[in-house]
Amino acid sequence: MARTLFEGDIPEEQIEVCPVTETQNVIAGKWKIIILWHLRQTKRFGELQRLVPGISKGILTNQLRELERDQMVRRKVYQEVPPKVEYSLSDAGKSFIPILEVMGEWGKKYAMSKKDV
Amino acid sequence: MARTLFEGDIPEEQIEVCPVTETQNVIAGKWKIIILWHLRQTKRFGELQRLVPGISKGILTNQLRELERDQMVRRKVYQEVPPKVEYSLSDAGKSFIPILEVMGEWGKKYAMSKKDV
DNA sequence: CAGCATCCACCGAGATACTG
DNA sequence: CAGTATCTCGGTGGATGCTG
Repeated sequence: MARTLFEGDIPEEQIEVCPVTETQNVIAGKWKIIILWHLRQTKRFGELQRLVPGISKGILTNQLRELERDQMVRRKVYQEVPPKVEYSLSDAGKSFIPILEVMGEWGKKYAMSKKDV
Repeated sequence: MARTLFEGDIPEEQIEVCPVTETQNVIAGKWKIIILWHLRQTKRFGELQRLVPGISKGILTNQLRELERDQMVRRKVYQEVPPKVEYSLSDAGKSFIPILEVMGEWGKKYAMSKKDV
């Protein structure tokens, strides 16, 4: 695949994925956005599962692992019994919050405009 | 800033989807973002297929239909032989461009920051 | 409590062939 | 030229059961 670029405005060398597409990829999972949103404040695994309605442990783990792999989320394990794990946003994750907000704003207007059509 | 849902403060009634998630849904298809990007200027079907490398006619049609259904894209058919169809952004589609740009900016920084890890 | 392993179901991308 | 109609295939999400 390659050449997922656009116009002529990107240096030949690093043609891999367009930055916009890459951004999209990072948040592409079904639950990632809502997870990131909740993680504006640090949360434990169980808290997250309660906050995200309808998600199973397996999937939550999965999505968190992917976010972790993409360095959006930090995972902190406390060596205790019973186990305790805290999730929080990394710097990259924090820097993404404004985008969530912009998307939210747009989504509201979008929903409104669709009503009166 | 406007509290985009979640927390516990959502009026029971209108619990549907968080606006951010809805935004995500609109652009969730594999090719939608790059298509929207190209449609900043009106394009014909064939042009789009050439601009988006590796997409098949069927998928392109599919993605365009979904964008059309979501009122992001307008489709204009010229009754001619041979057929001619033009695609362009709707108002909602145009209003989305800034988000693409923000996502692009973030994506660039993100890609950079991942390099030196 | 916070996972992991496994298996299943589904949807959407991809390919191909045909058409107005 | 710009589609439509099918079919296949793979990746994700989802449910369940076991574990340190």
